[in-house]
Amino acid sequence: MNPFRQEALNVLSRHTGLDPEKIDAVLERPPKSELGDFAFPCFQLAKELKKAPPQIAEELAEKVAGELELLTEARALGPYLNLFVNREEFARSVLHAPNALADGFGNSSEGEGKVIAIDFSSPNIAKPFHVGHLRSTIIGSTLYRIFASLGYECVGINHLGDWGTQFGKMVCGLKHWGEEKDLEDLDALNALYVRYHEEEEKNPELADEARDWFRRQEEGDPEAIDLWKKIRETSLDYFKVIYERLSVRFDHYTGESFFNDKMDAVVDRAEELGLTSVSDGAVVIDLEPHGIDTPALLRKADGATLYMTRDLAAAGYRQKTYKFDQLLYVVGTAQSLHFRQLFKVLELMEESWAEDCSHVNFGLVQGMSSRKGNVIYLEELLDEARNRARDYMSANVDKRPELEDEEAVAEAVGIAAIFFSDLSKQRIKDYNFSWERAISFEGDTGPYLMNAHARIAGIIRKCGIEVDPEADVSLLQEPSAHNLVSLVSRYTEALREAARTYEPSILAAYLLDLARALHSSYKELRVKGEEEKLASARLLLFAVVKNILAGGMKILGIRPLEKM
RNA sequence: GCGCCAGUAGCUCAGCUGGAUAGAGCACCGGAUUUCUAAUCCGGUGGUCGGGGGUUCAAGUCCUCCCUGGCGCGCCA
Repeated sequence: MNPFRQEALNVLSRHTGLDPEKIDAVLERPPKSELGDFAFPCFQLAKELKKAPPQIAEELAEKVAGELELLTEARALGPYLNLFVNREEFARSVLHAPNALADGFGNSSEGEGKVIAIDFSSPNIAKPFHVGHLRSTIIGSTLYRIFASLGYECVGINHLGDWGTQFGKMVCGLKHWGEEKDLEDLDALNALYVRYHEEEEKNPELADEARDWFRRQEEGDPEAIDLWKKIRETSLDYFKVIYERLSVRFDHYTGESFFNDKMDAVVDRAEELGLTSVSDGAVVIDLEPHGIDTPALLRKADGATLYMTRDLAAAGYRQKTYKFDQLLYVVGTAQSLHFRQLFKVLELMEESWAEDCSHVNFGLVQGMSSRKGNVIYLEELLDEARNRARDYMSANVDKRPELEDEEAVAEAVGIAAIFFSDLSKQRIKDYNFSWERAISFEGDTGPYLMNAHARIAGIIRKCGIEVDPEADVSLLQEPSAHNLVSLVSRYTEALREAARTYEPSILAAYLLDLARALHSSYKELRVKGEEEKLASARLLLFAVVKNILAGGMKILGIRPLEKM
């Protein structure tokens, strides 16, 4: 805890008789920075003391006044006692931190020794990556970076949907209407898949044929396996191009197929524990006694395994292999039931770590039709974003610096807009996709953050002096400067809260606040042409803000550019 | 029908474990650039926090009922 807050707790504890822990729980931040740095609500004391809260606040203010060191003032404001930090000391403690200008300032090591495994993105092989697949990728990769910044060892897992009856359908389609070279063409494969479904409507017997292909695949039939391998390869090559463009990386591509030989053991174990029963020929686990109406299916009547079986095998494998402290499944909320079942079954199978698994769910993205009326493919969205960014840049060309690589900037701005529009909302909310919202450059957007960063870069480049890490920051007297310092000091808290709740939007909102504070103070806190010591103090403040912005933006998947 | 989730300004969203006059962005209106990026800033219009009841000194936040919307509900993933 920072020493300023600590002093507030101590002083208040002394005069109220309450434990510092108790005060810590109620001590809040005033809604506006003019109202001070800490606020102590006096309502609860009112009962015990039988006095009105404002009177208690008044009395506390008087008692506390003589005992402040790092705090400079205690002021009663209605029922609150508000405390103000000594701004000079505060600025020094924040801006003169040894690593204030270093990479990773504000990161922490609190997660050291702990492993967080994150299952995210996990697209289905042989299907194009459309905008609906994007959320898991964006949220999952961001959580990965959030936890990593807090010192956790992260394991990013792409649990590819590379096994299942959809392959039977695909192969069935290929056999009827496709040819050899289609195996290397994802568009062709997708068309075959679509065609299969159309034909199946007319001719339901195709479903049996498809099921049979998948069964052969599960039995290791050489032809079925060979076809599957080629399809998988083609899809994976395509996914990797996309991940590259999004700067998303995985530690493991252990898809569903990886667990083929590990599933019998899971079913056997469930049977040994007496959890299973046979219902209409299928092996199921009844979960009704545990408050879940729908049973978990481990084996179909034809003996084939299911999603649940593979997820059970995968969870066990992950625990054994990565020894995770937490396992996060970044998967849409539509699959909530599946994960409730999964976690309950793990518990019934006496896996002590079942409680370490969480479904990090997110809302549905709706209305993702392109202008042509089809689903929007991710490339289409990324290209459109880049094009709009480029148009924006050329329309405002006189206001911007010369860029070495216009295309790269346009691409970065486009991706920032897309990532941020997703990350700035709470995960749980559904939303209707709209081009305008997904690709917007003004206001609360990714490019707004980038702009704040680039503006500071401009100051550093042009102000004529060098950043001095030891600048006399006691000269930073303006409220707007103090506000910035205060925000900087809260970065780690934002990271921590985002991690605790698996909610990247908390970091996004924080960065927006910081960027807004920067933009608002920009005119007031001039550097260039000011008296040297003052200029130097402001420059250091901006440099540290830039450092925090850059770190936070990278976590959100946004490139902090020096010029844009 | 049952279950889970959501409902805050015209639109998109914030609102920490209940606490100060419910805040941003977009849109709209009016201003700001000889000076470090106007992808910006400053000001204005705009709110029965879905509805009723309850708990509390205090409810957008907790409980309950209802309304609306989304998703899910055994051999798909």
